Amino acid sequence: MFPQDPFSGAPAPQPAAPAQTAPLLAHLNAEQLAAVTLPAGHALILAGAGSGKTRVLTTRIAWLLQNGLATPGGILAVTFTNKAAKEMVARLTAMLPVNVRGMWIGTFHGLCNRLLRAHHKAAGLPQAFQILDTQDQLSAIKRLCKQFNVDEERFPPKQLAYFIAGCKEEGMRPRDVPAHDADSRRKVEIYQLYEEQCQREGVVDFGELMLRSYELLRDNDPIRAHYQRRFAHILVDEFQDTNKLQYQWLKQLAGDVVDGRFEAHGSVIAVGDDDQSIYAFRGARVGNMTDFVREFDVQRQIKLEQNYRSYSNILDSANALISHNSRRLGKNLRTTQGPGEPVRVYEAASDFAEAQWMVDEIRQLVKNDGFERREIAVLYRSNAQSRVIETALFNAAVPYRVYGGLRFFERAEIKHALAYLRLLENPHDDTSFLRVVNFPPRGIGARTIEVLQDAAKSAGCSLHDAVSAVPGKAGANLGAFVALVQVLREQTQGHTLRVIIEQMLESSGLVEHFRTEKEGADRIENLQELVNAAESFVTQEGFGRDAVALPLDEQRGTLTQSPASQGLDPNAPVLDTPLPAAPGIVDADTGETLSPLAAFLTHAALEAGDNQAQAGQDAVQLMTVHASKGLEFDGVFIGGMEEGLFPHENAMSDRDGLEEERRLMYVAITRARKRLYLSHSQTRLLHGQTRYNVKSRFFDELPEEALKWITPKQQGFGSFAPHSGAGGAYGAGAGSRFGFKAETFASPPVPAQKAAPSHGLRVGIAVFHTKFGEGKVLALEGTGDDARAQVSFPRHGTKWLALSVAKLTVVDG
DNA sequence: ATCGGTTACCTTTTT
DNA sequence: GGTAACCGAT
Repeated sequence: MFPQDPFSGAPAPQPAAPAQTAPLLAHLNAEQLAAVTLPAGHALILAGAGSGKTRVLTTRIAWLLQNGLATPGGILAVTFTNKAAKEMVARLTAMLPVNVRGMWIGTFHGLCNRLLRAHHKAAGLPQAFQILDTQDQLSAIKRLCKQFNVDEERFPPKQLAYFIAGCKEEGMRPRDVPAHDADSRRKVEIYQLYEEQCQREGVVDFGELMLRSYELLRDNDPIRAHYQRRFAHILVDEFQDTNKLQYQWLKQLAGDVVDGRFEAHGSVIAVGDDDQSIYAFRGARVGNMTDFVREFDVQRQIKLEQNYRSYSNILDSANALISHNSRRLGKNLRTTQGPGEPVRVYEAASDFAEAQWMVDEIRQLVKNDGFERREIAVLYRSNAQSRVIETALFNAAVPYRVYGGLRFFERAEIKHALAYLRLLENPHDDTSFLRVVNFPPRGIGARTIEVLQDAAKSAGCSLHDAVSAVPGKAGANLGAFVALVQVLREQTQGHTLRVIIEQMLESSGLVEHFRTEKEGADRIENLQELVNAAESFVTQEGFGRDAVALPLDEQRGTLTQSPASQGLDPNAPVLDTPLPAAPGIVDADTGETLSPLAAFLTHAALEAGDNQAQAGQDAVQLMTVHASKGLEFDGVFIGGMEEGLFPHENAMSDRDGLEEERRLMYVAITRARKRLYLSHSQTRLLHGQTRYNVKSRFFDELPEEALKWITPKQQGFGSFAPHSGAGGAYGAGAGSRFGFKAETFASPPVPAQKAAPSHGLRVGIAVFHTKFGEGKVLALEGTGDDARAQVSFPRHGTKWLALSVAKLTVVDG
């Protein structure tokens, strides 16, 4: 498809790059330059830790755009984490005055969400489908098990959830799963029932998001053809972490199988590092890298081995460690920086002492060596390890921030609030219904629920619809609950997100309930933060950005011929309307968008709240090693370097498990720029029990000459004498919400937008829509391309429409 | 039948 | 330390 460059390794000679390109390409080394200026075609870039991978990716995009080799609409860049996606957008914006909105840059799940919203009909979903997180999925499965009398001893719901997620990651529907014995047949049966339940309730889990959009592309020729033509340039970050399904998904976007041979249309650039593959436990296949080279007939591979991050003592340690792994693609990082400080290793008597040592070192780094606190990270293998360190930091009054653990949108009270909101959108969401039908308590107990579930099952309807079938006082209580939601829905019709949430908090009785609870103050505070979260979602990046649609001529992206509509499938009206460039939450057919509420709920499910990233305070960063991937810090502490913890005992069932643990350690080490500290403890309090651990085998795999062992002081650590009684009596009780609590969503409310509306609509006037007919405007939000209107249609109900896509005309009257 | 207090189990990592 | 399942008191 693209002319092949006869030189395979050399950077493509560019026809007299424009002068303005120079600063873009300045300061790139030869390897990086070659990667950025690759000619069209597929390529694999092996990018070692700290080799400027993100820089190469973003510069590549900027370079393509600047030289007219691509339009924004023709670019698809996919990552694994929201953090990485945001980082890319931020860097691109800084590089180029380009409209980033035209590009599809996001996580796999985020982009799948877009696809499914835009083509929800073809995908067989309601537009406002809700997304189940892992918790929701588990409770849905538990409910199913009760419903169908599944023996939960023999089939633990957790295991079933794992099984179902695993099947989906492999791209398997129930009928595709091989089942030879009675047990696995039963599991497949449950999988099938689970799918039916989700479909009935209009919800999808994370795996379904991927699988459904893969099938959408696979089975719908016009849609696939459209996106294949549109995305001439596909860039994949962290390719080593893709699972089987994600790879197949990429193949659908990139090309077709012709005569048993895969032929790709566009240009796919995969960036990855096999040494940093740490997600095999959730289905990631490093083998995708070699498959990619074979199936895409990759002609160019570039290794980025120059490390710009760390001093050589740190880098040598990383290289030495990872060399103990077999089956590597082979790659060695080098640096031109000097050796730097040795890697310091500390052996503590207890986890308390270990934490105290960390605090002391951190204070010295800040005081004597001029380190910023935000440039210091404490990494650990599992979240449970964070508490001791938090306590030590807290007692020493060192500001810190914890990433991971309980995330904002996963807190119980927030999930309750979200459940009410979801019921406003979709009364048939049984998971949400059950979560709050008796919370706060309103006289609806287990017995009543049982009757209701039986009624719903025999009528084949949702719990909501079965309420009227329950007789007596119990039925009346249920009716009151349904009425409450119904009234709330009517009351909030046409109101802003903020008002909707505040109303909900009041009339649901949630706030009232927590007011009377002892520990309720924190929860109420969190609920208040939910309002802030919604506020910043509406005004900042969130809803506005995703909902935007570009002007028509830009929408076509790189399409040179008319879109796939002609002559392919007369029954596919989907593509008659040109697709918006970023139909995040816009129906490709009607221009209908999600309500701000539904969009916010999607946001809550897809981004469990790591939004707290750029809060101002200079604080030490605490996180798991997994969470640290892609980040870097001047100083890094890795604690709990003990057998059973790191490497973790649960991961050691096979050889692959140990190698993954080693890669995890490799990732941890390579986070550090200047200083690296390792520590282990002889004893550790875990689940209230003292465990005696030996130091990690990884110490034996590090180069002795790069290490410096520190002997503990003989002094006791008075303030850290273990308390008597069960482990963590030191929390400050009621006030234990630490003073340095992340100001997650405490951003000041942004003043309401005052820009003059350009669409000429007003609340109350009548409008005409080509598909829905005449309707009345209930509410307006946003300006310019973001403008959207809530319109009530007599036939089709109340809908939110993106004004830049939906064809609305004002009806005289 | 429901509520509120108790216990048991958790915990490897995450979109 | 936190949550869900369990159990006795109302």
